[in-house]
Amino acid sequence: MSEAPALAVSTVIFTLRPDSTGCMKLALALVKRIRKPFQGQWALPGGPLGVNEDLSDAASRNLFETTGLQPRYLEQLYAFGSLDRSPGSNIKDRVVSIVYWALVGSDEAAEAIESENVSWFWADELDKLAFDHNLIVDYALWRLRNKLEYSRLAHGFLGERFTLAQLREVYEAVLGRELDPGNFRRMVEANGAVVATGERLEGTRHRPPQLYRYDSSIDLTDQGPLRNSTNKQEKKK
Amino acid sequence: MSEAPALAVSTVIFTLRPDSTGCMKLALALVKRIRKPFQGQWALPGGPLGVNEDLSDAASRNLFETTGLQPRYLEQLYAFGSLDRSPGSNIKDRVVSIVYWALVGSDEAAEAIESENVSWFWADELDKLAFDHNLIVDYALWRLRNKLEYSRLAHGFLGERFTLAQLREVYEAVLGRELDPGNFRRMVEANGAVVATGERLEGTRHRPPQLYRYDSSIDLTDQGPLRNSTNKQEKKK
DNA sequence: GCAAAAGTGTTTGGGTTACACCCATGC
DNA sequence: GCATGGGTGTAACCCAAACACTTTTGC
Repeated sequence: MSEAPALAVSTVIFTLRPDSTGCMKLALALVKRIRKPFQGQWALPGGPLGVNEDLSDAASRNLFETTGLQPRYLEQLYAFGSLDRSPGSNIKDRVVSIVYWALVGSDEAAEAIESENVSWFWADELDKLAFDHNLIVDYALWRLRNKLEYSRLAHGFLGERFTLAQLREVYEAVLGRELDPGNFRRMVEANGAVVATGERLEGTRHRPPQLYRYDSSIDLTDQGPLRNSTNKQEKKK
Repeated sequence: MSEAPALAVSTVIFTLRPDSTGCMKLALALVKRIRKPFQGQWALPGGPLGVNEDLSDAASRNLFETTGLQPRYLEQLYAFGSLDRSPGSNIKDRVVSIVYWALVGSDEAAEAIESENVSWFWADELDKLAFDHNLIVDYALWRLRNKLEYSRLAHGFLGERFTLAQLREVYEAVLGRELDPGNFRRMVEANGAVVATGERLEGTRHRPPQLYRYDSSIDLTDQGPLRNSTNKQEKKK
């Protein structure tokens, strides 16, 4: 009997970080490979699936092991399993990767583990990564940008309370273009997922903006019939 | 070292079939289980992944082994791997299933294999299936309905040439509601994926409708950066 | 007062929905 | 002619983009 391909779980970890000018930009966490195929190159964090472990738990776990953080949002991206994922490797070393993508709060990301072998990279200026990981990141980016427009994903980057300007900044960073503040406000108010707290953010050098929070009774995104069954996306700490 | 969970590939195979009144309805192919867990119950066709086989090839293969047909459209749905997929089974028998969904032409489906152990079922009146397969089918249905609206998926059910009424019938069967013929025509013409052949379908007992075909230069659906890389969805026979 | 961002109002145009109506064919 | 679906026209409506304008704070 021929041996089955090995199974691994990897995670694309997104966050927002301020660049040198203080402007928020989309970043993702990568680890440097210390072993043979693609040694020394950067790759997505990942590893084997535990025998007693759900797929999403494995993704969560390797997110934690890499950054020391918990995901604010976690969703399965795709299973990659083509034969040429690791050119030059023996067919016996074939790996099928089930990839998740995750959002991490930009406040928390600032305190994340960083080292010689774990680092954040700007999403729009990646070099060549190990394996087919460039393709995977491209796909994750595409999904993130698509979903942002018809869901409440932006919450994954923000704290409990935020101003509409901060929320807009998230949208602008992810979509890569500027948005009209007035229309953005109406768009957000119309969808109803955000509610005013009545509080204001003081200390700016202009009119103090109102603080909002998300309506927690609404899911971050519509996963259809999948919600609480196979993937538990809301993990209580 | 603990043993890794096994990997399987399954496929949700959709087609359209006329019901007793001649009206097209959405159907899917199931197989009867002949082995121990859930023996005698209906389940999605599937099986282990070959060592030298791409994921989509495995899905294609088990579609062919089940029905004798080739898919008109094939897309990865989701990887299901939660621990409680097979209640009562030993943890050592744990299986992670990478599920694909496929469309099969309704003309071809009429000639598909049917037997004691392989049969078509109406998508909207399924009994309890084996494992978590009801959830999987629900999710596949949700994806199909969602994608139909912003892509050219309906082509997967039709032959090379078709009338707009036939195309509309596909939409109505999948979406489960009636559509205005006039607006449907404009919607289809506006998106530009369909072109008139100039031919007409004669023999109806009313004004002969024009035959259309799809513009083959446009993909059936937008898969983002994934198109021709990990999943080869267009298989040459 | 001035700068800067918060927040509101208004116009416009594109696209969808509903529905009326004419057209071409078989019987 | 008449029934039937093919195919066209059109008015109403909704929604999103563009942009002008008012408000409220710090300095």
